[in-house]
Amino acid sequence: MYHLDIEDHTARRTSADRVFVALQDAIVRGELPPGARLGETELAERFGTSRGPLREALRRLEARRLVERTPHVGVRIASLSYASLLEIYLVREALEGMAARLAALYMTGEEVAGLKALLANHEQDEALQADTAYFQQEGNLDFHYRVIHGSHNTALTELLIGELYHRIRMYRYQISAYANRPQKAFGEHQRIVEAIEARDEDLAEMLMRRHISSARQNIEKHMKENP
Amino acid sequence: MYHLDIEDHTARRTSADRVFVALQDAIVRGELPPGARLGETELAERFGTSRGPLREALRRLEARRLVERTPHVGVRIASLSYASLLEIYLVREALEGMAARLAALYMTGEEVAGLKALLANHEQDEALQADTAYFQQEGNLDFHYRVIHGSHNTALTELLIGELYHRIRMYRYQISAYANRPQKAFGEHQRIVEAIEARDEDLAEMLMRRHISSARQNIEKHMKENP
DNA sequence: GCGGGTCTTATTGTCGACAATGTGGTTTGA
DNA sequence: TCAAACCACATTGTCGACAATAAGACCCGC
Repeated sequence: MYHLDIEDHTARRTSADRVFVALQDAIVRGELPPGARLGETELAERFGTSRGPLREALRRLEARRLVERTPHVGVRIASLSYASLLEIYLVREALEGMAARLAALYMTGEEVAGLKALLANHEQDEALQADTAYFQQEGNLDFHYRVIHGSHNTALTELLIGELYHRIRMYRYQISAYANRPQKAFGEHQRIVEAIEARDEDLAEMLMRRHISSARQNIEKHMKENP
Repeated sequence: MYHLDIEDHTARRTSADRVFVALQDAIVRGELPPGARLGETELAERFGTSRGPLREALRRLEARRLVERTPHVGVRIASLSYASLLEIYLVREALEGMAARLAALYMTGEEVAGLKALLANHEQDEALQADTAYFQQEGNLDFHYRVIHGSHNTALTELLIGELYHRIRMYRYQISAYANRPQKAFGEHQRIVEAIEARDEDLAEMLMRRHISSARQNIEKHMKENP
């Protein structure tokens, strides 16, 4: 699995940093469900630290909008509404379209090879496994992360991975944007890679925008069926 | 002046929140120059609080990438390299182009009227004042903020205003992206508003992208002249 | 029985002190 | 004279206790 975060895991981490990473992971993995209240004392005990570092970690999660805080009351896991999710997908369409364009322009041959290898791997898995939901979802993330990194634009990468994707991942089990169309999404991935390999930046951007737009429409359909 | 921040100033603010806003303002206004070291004890005394709330504020600033922290050493005001600034402008081009498109689609008549009034105001000021640098820059921000809000997309607004603009504003006095072309930029603003008023979303996006692209190229030119 | 008000209590906000770590200067040896 | 090791200092990281605030329970009056 490609590295799923941009945090620096090598440096001597402080207690607040450990708690931040652990809490973010717990939230994104769904272990702590949206709307759940987070007591400071309870969390401090759970992570084996005091309330000081814990509060610093909560402030950072608040800045990433993974938790919502009301003064003198406490923090809750942020709950993403359908409307907010669709907004994020619109932004994703613009940003990842740009990322695909830049990837077609600046990705190294090595990176392209890795991307192709990833898709080949997915093809194998898909042929083997009937229940592809989870792996497909993780593999889907891996694909997108590689394209984003391939843009070689740090600001863009930090915005997409550091801001938007954490929020989206919170809901991957609920929404499962690709659940209804795994093989379709896989085909789209292949065409995007072909465009990147051909250094066709216009096509790469267009295909990526369509790809994400399809996922968004899938969510909208899902939204109409389930209130 | 249109509100320049998305923070909630009405709620009963806690000490850490006050420090966060004050520090962010001091950084963005250039009072604390990039690269300057921030001693916790000194800052705590300056803002009349203890180190606890101050550290929470620093964590939030760290998440916004306004300060850089190295464990057991301290925090410094983030220094934006020219390369990073150009990256941000590329992202701005994509995001604000999208914002202009959405503004053309969803801005209310009232908002459009406010935007036109703002431009009329700028025209007056520009005719009166020879030294338009500061006001033009502030007015320029006001214009862009209005268009962004006009998109009625919260995720997009928070990304642009909450993440990118603070970093850009840190450097407005140094780079003065519009210094060499105030009247040109003003004309571009007018055409963008015209496109929005005509509900021509394609044109609005294109003009906004060109507008920001021009600013970026101006910075690049400035970069080549000044090492 | 129900609405309003009060009080208790649990939780958050804040503070000062102590421990741990990095930095810079000093000293000592080659 | 220079380099490396050592040491003292300042600064950050962490902790526990106290104060302030809001939520909920309880009581009283209607």
